[in-house]
Parts: sequence; C-alpha cells; structure tokens
Amino acid sequence: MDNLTYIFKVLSDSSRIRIIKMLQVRSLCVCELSSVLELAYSTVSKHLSILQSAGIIYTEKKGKWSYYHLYHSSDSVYVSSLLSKLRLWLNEDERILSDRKKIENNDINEICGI
Amino acid sequence: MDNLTYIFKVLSDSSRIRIIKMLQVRSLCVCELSSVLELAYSTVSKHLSILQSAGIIYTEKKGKWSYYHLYHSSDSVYVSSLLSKLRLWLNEDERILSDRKKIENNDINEICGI
DNA sequence: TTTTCATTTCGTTATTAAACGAAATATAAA
DNA sequence: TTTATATTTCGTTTAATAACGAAATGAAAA
Repeated sequence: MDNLTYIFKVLSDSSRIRIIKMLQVRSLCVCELSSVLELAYSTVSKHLSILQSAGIIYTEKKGKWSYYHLYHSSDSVYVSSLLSKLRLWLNEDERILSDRKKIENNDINEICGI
Repeated sequence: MDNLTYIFKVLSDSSRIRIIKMLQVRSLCVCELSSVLELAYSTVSKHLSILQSAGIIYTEKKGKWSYYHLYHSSDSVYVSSLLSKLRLWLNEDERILSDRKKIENNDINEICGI
C-alpha cells in the first residue's frame, strides 16, 4: 500500500506533472525544463530525481547534456496504469499547452548555453 | 491541472487509502474507523473531511452516528477513474485485508459506545 | 592539463500537513 | 429540559517538502 501512496505523492506536485506532460512530447534536458518551469536548476533536478526514484523517468547522457526520458513500460502496475491515464489527461489544459508550445518552438541551443 | 494534483494529494496518504478500502466493503462511522486505524477521532474526522471535499465520500446521519459512504459515481473524471482503479488495487494487501477483517468481525456496538 | 559548463548535492528557510488533546457542537436518550 | 455521547473544530507541535543559492561533481572542449 505504501508503494501506491508513494506514487500518488510523487504525482501530487504540479511541477512534476508538467515535467511528465512535457516528456510525453520529447525527451528534454534540465536546462530546457528549468527554462519552461521558471524554477532553479537545483529545484528541477530534485524533481527529476524524485520522478526517477519512482521509476517514471530515466536519464541518458548525450554530449554535454543529460536527457530525461519517460519510461514506456514499468514493472509497477501502479506506475504503468497511472502513466497511461496521464497520456489521456490534461492534453487540453492551458498550462500544459503553453509549456508544450515553448518546447516545440525553441530548440535547446536557444534555451541552454549559447 | 491543479484539480488533478489535488486529487493525487488526497490519495497520497495511507490512512485515507485505508479508509477508502474499508468503505468499499460497507459504510462506516467515525468511531469504527478510529478503532481500526488506531488514530484519534479528531484525526480521522479531518481525513474524512478531506475525502469529502474531494468528492470521494459523503456523510449520512442515521441515529446516533454519521455514516460515511463512498460515492459510486463522480462528476470528476479523475475521481471516478482513480476510484475505479482503487477497486481493483490493494485487495490482496496485508494491511487492507487485516483492516477489512476487523470491520467484518465486529459490529458497531462492540467497537463504539456500549 | 586546464577551463568550461550542465547538473547534482548541500544547507537553509518557509510552507504544508498530520497528529493530538481539549473545547465546542449537535443530536439522541432519559 | 437535562444528560450523554458521536463528531467536529481549534490550537499546538512535529515532521515532511518545495524552493533557493552556493558549492561540489563530472564530463566535454580548448
């Protein structure tokens, strides 16, 4: 049971939900996410480590950046079931649409570094 | 979106999940829930008011007691979808089975009042 | 090797939430 | 009406969490 309440707690933060909804579009690095969320790198990094511990995302080093990806499948029935609900939910949400527009219109070089 | 994260927050507490899983069996009063959860009345009452605000349960006065019921349907797609998942989940969980055994074996008069 | 820079970790602060007991409320029984 | 009792509200304490900036880490570029 603690397993399930833990997943609910992980999903009960709006920044983490925004991250998940952005990662549904494509994988992103910390600086892109920080730019959209308007939160400090350290704060975003903490959210990402929480999502990673819950088995929702994973990291992949590529050049200078760490790219974060959504898992497509999960050992946990709770995670896979809730992630599949999250695919359907919030797609018309104003905040989510605005976040997604930002990551579609800009590329990493404009947002991060030079 | 805040709507959804709010529901996840409501469901991210193990006492509230235990309450929901007990109410799936039958409606219960505060004193029965307190007895099983081993929490103060005031604490259980707070949990119940949180579940009620989220549109998950409702109260019905009957004699001396207030009985709490699970809603069978909800206006919120999040609530109805998550409650239907919760019907399927945790039915073999040790803690949930033990809670349910307690409410099946005892009746309100043994637990509450004389 | 040294520098650069993306990211993480650490330490701190502020907010939120869970728990309790005591007091208040409200309703049924006497 | 008075008493009893089930429940809620209030005030307080403790624990958990989100946020930040600064310092540390680690890998790529110079």
